[in-house]
Amino acid sequence: MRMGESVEWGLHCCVTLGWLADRGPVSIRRLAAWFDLPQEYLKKRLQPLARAGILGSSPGVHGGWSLARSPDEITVMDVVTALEGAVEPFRCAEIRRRGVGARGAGPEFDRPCGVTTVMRRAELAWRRELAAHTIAELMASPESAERTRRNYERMIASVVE
Amino acid sequence: MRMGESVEWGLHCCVTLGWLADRGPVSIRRLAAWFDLPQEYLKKRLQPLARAGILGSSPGVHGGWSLARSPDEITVMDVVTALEGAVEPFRCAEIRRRGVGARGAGPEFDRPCGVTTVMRRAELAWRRELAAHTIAELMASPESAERTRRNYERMIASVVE
DNA sequence: GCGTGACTACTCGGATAGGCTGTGTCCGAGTAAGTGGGG
DNA sequence: CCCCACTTACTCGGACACAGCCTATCCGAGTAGTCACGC
Repeated sequence: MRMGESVEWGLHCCVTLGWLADRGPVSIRRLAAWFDLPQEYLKKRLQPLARAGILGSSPGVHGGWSLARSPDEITVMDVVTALEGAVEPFRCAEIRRRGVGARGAGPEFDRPCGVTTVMRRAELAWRRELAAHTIAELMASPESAERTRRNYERMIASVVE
Repeated sequence: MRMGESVEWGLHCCVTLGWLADRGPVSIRRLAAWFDLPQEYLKKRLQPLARAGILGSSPGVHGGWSLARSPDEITVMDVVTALEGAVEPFRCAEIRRRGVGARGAGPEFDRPCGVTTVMRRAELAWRRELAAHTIAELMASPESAERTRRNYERMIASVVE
């Protein structure tokens, strides 16, 4: 059980775009070079973030990607949900209702089974933790922000890449 | 992101085997019929539980599966870990160290990045919740236990199946 | 009565196959800014 | 001087290929009870 690698991509892209917000939109080409990621696939994975209203993209010659709302209004949960869909680590197939064991079922089948309940609670704890942290918090490293801006200038300056 | 279906199987099997503990071991054939599951595959998925010391299996004509320790000493986390391996929903690929963005990296790369930290905390909350509940708790439904024992008797009595 | 061997009903572990999902690539279409030529 | 067409650098969305994991099945080997046979 593991979530896709693109969740890490999405979060780091959000943080970086937050740091570079005043530089205008960042093209997918530069973003891919920034993290050394496959450009075409990264583009594909950012699109759901745009649909979710987290990132915005503008076409045209000076177009690119940027945050669509304030970093403190984007939770980590938002990004995960946008990228992984309606996350449900444990999906109950209700096997208790099947086979011989289900015969003579009482009203207990109207309530969710204990297994499901425990899994749901764990899932909720996980979700709550993710919803408690925002992109703004992840941006809170002055050195990293500074270095990012410096590197970005250098990247733009160099004709190659 | 989703965990395998066999986690549900494993947990329900543990609970049922707990209820039927005084009936001796239950053969994989009966267990599969109980939940209407594919017998061969269920067998394969129970084996890791045996290796983890959660279930025990005895060969021979009256052999079968049973709990290897007391139900209140088996946490839901134990079962999940045994079936899914060392669970790590979020695996950090350290993309921040790659590409142009990593140039001029300071000592901040010695510490795990913010993204990883948040994901780890969420993961921990999830794990803690799973570790807080045992098979014994899941067994705590007298009606279900009673119905299970009745159905099991009937199942043994009927020659077919 | 008792030992021995065959039979039966189980488990264990490896080999193999199909399907789904995440990863990755490619291509045509659309859009906005810059550029250059003609009125 | 201004308008329009062209080029350029982007994004959008769909189609497609590949790999890894989960699900599922099959088979040979091992083990423990049971049973019958012969001494």
